[in-house]
Amino acid sequence: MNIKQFSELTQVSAHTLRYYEKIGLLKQVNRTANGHRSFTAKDIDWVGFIKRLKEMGMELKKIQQYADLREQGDSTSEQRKQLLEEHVVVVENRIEVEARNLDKIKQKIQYYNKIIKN
Amino acid sequence: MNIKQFSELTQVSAHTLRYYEKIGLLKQVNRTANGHRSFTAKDIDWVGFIKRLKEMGMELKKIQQYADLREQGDSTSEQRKQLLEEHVVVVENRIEVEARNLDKIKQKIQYYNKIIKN
DNA sequence: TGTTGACTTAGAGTTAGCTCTAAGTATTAG
DNA sequence: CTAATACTTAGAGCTAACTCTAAGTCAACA
Repeated sequence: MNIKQFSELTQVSAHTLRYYEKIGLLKQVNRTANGHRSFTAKDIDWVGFIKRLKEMGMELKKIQQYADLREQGDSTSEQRKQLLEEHVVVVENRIEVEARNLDKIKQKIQYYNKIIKN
Repeated sequence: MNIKQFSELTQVSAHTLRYYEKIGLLKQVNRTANGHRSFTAKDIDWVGFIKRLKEMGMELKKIQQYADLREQGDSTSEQRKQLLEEHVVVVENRIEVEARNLDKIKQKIQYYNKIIKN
């Protein structure tokens, strides 16, 4: 499958796919005789996986670490789990901050309700 | 008060203060005879206000809109309130996304717990 | 007098994650 | 045969919100 088809299938632009390869997120992508990238079913899974981690708000650098661990095989399961557990803390902290922000804005809105009434 | 003192007081770097002035967040900053900025007590309140909005996760562009409205006086209270209410929606959506992310990661951790045990 | 230090400006650099451009090659359709 | 299209690469550009640099002015101190 060429980059255009793969791009449509994964909903990731060809530009971004090349970028992911450049920064080492996509490794050992097959090439045809003329040097064009040739993607496989495995690559679909892999990009799907990257997308899921991204959706979780994980940075590409962290995803790369994860990718490296995964490449090393089953022996790194524990490390990958730890990486995810670190990310839980990140997301939990973010939620806390957002909740506080929400409170603050609502207080400010209350203030406006008061001064607008009077 | 010169920029250094003001910077220390507000905990905003001199660089950033100049930047805020450039993008129109800080308006009509007084100058001394030699062209140096001279900040007042009002400016302290104003920067405090900007910081609070920033802490709420509001973008500088939105804060600028808010600033413009505030400059126009009390007649814009309703519009400012609306601006904040829009931001409530933004923050609520963010919290929802983060909560879903948290769920997803925890599921993935559960998966690792299973495969590591066996 | 000279040097230290604070200030000024315009504009470049940084980070993340793309997004796009330019210049070139190769394949395919009419 | 030629025009359109898809691909390749290196590298520039984008956005947000700074952050820093260079080059210069000016006042105070030893």
